[in-house]
Amino acid sequence: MQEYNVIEIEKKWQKFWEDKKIFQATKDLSKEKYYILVMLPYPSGNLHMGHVRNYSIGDVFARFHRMLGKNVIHPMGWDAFGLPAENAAIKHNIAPQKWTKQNIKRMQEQLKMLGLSYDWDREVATCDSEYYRWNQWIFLQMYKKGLVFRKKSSVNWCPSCKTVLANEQVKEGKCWRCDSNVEQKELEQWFIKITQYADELLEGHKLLSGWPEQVLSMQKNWIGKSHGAQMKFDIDVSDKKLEIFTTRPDTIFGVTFMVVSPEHPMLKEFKNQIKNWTEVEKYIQASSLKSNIERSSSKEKTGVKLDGICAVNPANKKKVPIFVADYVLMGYGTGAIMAVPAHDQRDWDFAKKYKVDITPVIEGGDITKKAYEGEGVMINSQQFNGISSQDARVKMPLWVEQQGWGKQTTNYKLREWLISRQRCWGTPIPMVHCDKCGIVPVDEKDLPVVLPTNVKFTNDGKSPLESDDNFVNTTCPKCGGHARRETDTMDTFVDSSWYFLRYTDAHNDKECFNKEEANYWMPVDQYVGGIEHACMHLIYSRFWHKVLRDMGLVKSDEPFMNLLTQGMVTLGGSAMSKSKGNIVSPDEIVSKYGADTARLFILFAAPPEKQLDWSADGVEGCWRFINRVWRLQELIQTKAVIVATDKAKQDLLRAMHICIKKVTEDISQKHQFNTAISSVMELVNTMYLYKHHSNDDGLSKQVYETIVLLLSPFTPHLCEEIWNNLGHNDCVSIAKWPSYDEKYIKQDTIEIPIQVNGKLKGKINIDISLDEQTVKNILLEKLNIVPKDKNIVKFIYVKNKIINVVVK
RNA sequence: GGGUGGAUGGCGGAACUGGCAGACGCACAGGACUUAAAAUCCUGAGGCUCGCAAGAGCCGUGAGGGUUCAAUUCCCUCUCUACCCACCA
Repeated sequence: MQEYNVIEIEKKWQKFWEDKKIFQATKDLSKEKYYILVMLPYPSGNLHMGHVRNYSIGDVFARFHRMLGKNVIHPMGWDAFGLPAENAAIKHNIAPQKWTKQNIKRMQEQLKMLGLSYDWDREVATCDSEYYRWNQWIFLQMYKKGLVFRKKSSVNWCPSCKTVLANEQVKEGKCWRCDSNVEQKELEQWFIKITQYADELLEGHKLLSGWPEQVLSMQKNWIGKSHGAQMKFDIDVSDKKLEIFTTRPDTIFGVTFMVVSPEHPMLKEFKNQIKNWTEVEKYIQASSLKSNIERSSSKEKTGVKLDGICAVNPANKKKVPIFVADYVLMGYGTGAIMAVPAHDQRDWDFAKKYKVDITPVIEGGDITKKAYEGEGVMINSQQFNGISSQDARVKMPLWVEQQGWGKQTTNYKLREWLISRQRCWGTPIPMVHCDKCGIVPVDEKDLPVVLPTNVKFTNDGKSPLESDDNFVNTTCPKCGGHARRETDTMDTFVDSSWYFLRYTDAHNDKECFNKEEANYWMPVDQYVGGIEHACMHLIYSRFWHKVLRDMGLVKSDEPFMNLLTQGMVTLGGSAMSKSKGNIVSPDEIVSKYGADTARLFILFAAPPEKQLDWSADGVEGCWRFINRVWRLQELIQTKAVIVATDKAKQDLLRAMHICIKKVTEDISQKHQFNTAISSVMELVNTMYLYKHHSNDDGLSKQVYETIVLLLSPFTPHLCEEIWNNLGHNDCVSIAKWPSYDEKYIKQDTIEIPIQVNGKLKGKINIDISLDEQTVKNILLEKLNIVPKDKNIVKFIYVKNKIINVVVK
């Protein structure tokens, strides 16, 4: 028989699928819909193994559910805005748009080589004005709803290039291009009020039972809801108060000092009262030069005591010193804390270093060694002495509130979403700055605000958008006078926050998507992507979806019902990367073994959510398996020598039904493709051992067809070819998934292991039809136990069946 | 520092709800085919001890303890490791 000509055959079926539009999805209310979504790639120009893994997993879901008869939507697109295009533009003097488009073209070819069952008609590129105009439109709706605001926020600034740098352009505190020291600069920027949805984002987790625990807890941590109190402390030299946030208002009597962050506005306000201002200013200066990472990575706490100014603890009227220290962050709470060194380790460390008193208010632990963060009886707390700390946690905040010193509050770690980027390759923010009217939104009918495609990059580092007069100069929508366009563009996380909705109606030029289409396909049934998006993308898009829901555009509360986070692909245990030079290129593997082998290996070598180490030998093994399946065609046609016995036929049929059951459950419930594949391998092995049998009424052909069907989500090209060779006119990609029947799986005899004190001593085969007493007697007889010893024998039942005999 | 996972042969990894540990694949060894090799097909295999042999015995899922007739699985303590967040008041 003919060798398996992988290159030719794979090309042939890819063309067939494309020509016949096999994977095109159209709304069809008569069918159950299934939305499988994979995270859209950034078009870097080269597909890597991580992509191949992500999309192979997605394709298994797509093909499997399609064969179950569902109406499957499996779209693909491009997260096409972003920094690398700008970098390429500077480095190679090529327009970002051109660079991006050619990368998309190249990666499209690579994806098509893999035989992934996408509906390419729904392809979306976020850098298309037909896409990003709806970013702008949704932004304007949010603006109308008061979800958008402006605030000063700091950016990395290179004083010599006169440009804003992204975090990744800052190398060890220096500009990546000119090596000058990077400074922090305050700019007015655009924010979206994501914290308005913080509670709902937490609550929504209840609907996400199909998400990994790990991701939910990471998000929970990221949103970081904590209960506590906001309290105002008097300042001795002024009427002004210092407001702090604490999660432990119950420890208020233990406050021995206060700490404010270096950015806290009170410092400048009290400049004249602070006697050691020079020293304080120096400290503020020093910490502004530190990057956030630097600031947070040093274990050693530093700070400066403010001379000539004290805070007053409202509870006991004691004066306590105030420090400025960079372990307190301006971005969290109020940027100031009450320090209780006896019961907080960080405060304790600081108090020891700067020799501040440590007053315990909860009994227990040894506070000379470290802070006591446990529970106990209250002490040094006036009227609260003697009650338990748990009790105090309820009573004292109420008391604080009654006294008017503060109020109970909820605080989140989640920051408002800063969407301004001082970059030229992103969605223009549709706002204008009018000399007369101030900030005015662009009229909806004037959307999209189109990004100029012929921007010039100059060496002075100025944003190419800012220096494009045609873009910047415009008229005010309100007064018609001269106005300047906003030159900030949107964070690319905006683009990826709703692309899955655009897929449902990708070419709509009247609205962002048609409501009916979106509501038919949404929510996404299965989302597949990397764990690195657990917090950013997966929170932003949940938030965005909820906003659109509140605008009446979608019905579902949550966009993604099930989430699978795939593990990394490594080589020799470390991540593949250009700098390490340990990249295995998908192109190479595909041209040597074909897409099916690459896919099979990636799905077989490890469960999807675990790390996968690339192995050339493992790939070779998968290639061998594919050929082994191919050669079965010959085996089932060969004139056999032995007439199949009933027993042999029955065993084979049973093996087939077991395999169908296992593969079906592994794909649909456990998402464990490695074991699904290994059970097909077992069935193939069984077929090889069965090969000499004949006259089996077409059983071997039936089993072979089943193998081909079961394997088709993993190795679709191979399966199409064999399916065709076996005389089918339809295509296997839309053939019916095989079903199994328990009656063939049941066995006539059951093997009962015998244990003595929990250790295996032997096994006995017993006819399943025998009644319980007979089974017991047989077991006793085999064990050589006379009836009077019966009390030392115990029968263990599982589901009313004896599965084990225990002899003491 | 916090959070969340993980640790099973030479390797990747199986094992339902506690019920025969090591499926499947790789690497390895032997056999068949071949002048020979490759490919292919078949067979073997956790470790140790005993036995010419069929086989028998003991040990074994990171370490130590516990619950149980029975623990990779449940509980406690510890070690190592990966990922995410990192001074979150």
